[in-house]
Amino acid sequence: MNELKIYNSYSRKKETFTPITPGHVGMYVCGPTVSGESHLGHARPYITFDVVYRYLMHLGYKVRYVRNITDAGHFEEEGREAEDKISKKAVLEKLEPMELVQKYTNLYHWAMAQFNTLPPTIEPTATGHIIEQIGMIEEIINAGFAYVVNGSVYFDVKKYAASYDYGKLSGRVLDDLLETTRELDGQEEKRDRADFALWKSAAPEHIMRWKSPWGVGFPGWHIECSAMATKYLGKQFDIHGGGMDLLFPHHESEIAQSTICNHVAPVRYWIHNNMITIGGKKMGKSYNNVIKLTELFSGMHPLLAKAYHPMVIRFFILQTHYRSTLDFSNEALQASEKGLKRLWESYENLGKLGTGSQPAGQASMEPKEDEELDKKVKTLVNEFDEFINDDFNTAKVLANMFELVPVINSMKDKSIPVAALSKETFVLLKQQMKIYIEDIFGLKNVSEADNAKLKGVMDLLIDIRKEAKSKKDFATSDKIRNQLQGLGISLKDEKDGGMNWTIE
RNA sequence: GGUACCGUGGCCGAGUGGCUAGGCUGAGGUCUGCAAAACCUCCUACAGCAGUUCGAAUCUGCUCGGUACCUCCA
Repeated sequence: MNELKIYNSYSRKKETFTPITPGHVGMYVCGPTVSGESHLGHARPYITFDVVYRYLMHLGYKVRYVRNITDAGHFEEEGREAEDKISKKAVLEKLEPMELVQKYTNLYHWAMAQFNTLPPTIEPTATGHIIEQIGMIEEIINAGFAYVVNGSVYFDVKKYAASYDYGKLSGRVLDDLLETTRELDGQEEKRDRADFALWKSAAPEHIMRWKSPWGVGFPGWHIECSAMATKYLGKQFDIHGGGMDLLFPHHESEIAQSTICNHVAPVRYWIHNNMITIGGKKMGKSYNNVIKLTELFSGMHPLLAKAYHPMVIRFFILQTHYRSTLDFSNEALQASEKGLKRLWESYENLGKLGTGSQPAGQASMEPKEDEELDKKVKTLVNEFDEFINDDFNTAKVLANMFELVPVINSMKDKSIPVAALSKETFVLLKQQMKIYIEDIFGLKNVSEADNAKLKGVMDLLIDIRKEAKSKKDFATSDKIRNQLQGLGISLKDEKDGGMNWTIE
């Protein structure tokens, strides 16, 4: 049996996955900051970890998947007058912070549903866990690894590094961090520049504020994940995921905080997805090159040649290994669009094929099995498991599927008899294609053709066209096809005289 | 400046000592009343230089180019 291997950012190696509690998996993924609209870059981790989640469930694990909503906001720049991102924008838009947060949370949930990602089992909010965060900070202070200055609390990195390996996850050297030449306001509050905030005292104009033992303020950025992961997954859990850009300082700090509170390293397997780039540059707010998801789905953006269906985006992301950068371009997306269409149509063709047995009257035809083809198909299908077990290599699984497409389409066209495959292989093919395409990859049909009335009308038009064709009345048959094409419906003749249609 | 990573055919992207991804595009063909689709065939690449090896896109060194993180970031 193949076992699942995961590239662990912490050890920088592929490791065999073994859960802490047999049969169960605890997984935490850093969720969005809902102070603005999600963009294409955000789609990557959520789709990547959706596949991880789906695959773990497919393997039979009971998975607790925790993905937070960061709604407490963070200061724009550490040390500067607490300029909470959310409160700042709330003033501009004349909205209640809670209203703003709700708006973007709803939009995010909507986009996730478009992508057909499964909801996490727990989706905790930072504002809903202020008490847990304060509790954790108190523990860190009591343990002697944090200090209070003017109502703010900072984590003492140098002290931590004396006994623990700070920087291991991100490959950082503490001495380098201490020497960073960057000047930051309010830096003088910290003992060392590598220290990070656990709690920040809030300036009077700051809207989001909570009482704490150190005065009115708000939590530091890293503590929410530590607090919520500990609460719902325990002191040590299996998988923590997020974008590579969170490696430092976010995840590094998370490890430090949790280790002090829980006396154990929090995470067994750290998984980090790479970035989506555009023209080779990371897509991100700071680069001003983001394409929002609503823009992507509607095509309303100067960089977009057209609108792209959420499933096309999902497929596009799955065609690359999650640890490689993925470069956005209209060309690349359109290539994915066509590829997905081809794969999906072939998959539907497969669904319509009967089992390998021959029709009764043709027994004399002696259906002969093509051993070579049978073996090829069996190998290609069996490799699905092998490839996904190799650090979730969805790109290779898809490549194999595309090698199966001509075989399936030929069976449909009857240029290869279905009986060329052994019944066993045919059943395996059908079953695994379904499991991988729908259950694990979470792909769905792009066209919205599931409408009984439309289907009835189409059947009628097809009937008329067939009649016209049989009378060689091509003017009528072409008229039907051309006018449908004008409406975005393509009608295709099939070899056996049947007709097939798809909505563009 | 520090630390990583990357450079694959027209484009996107797997792979990582010998076999050869895959998608899109392009060319030719089969099929078809015509289309479209489908099917078949072709286009054989790994930044450059040097080295290790029987053999390197894959290992080592250097050069060039690019990116990310070090600050909010998925």
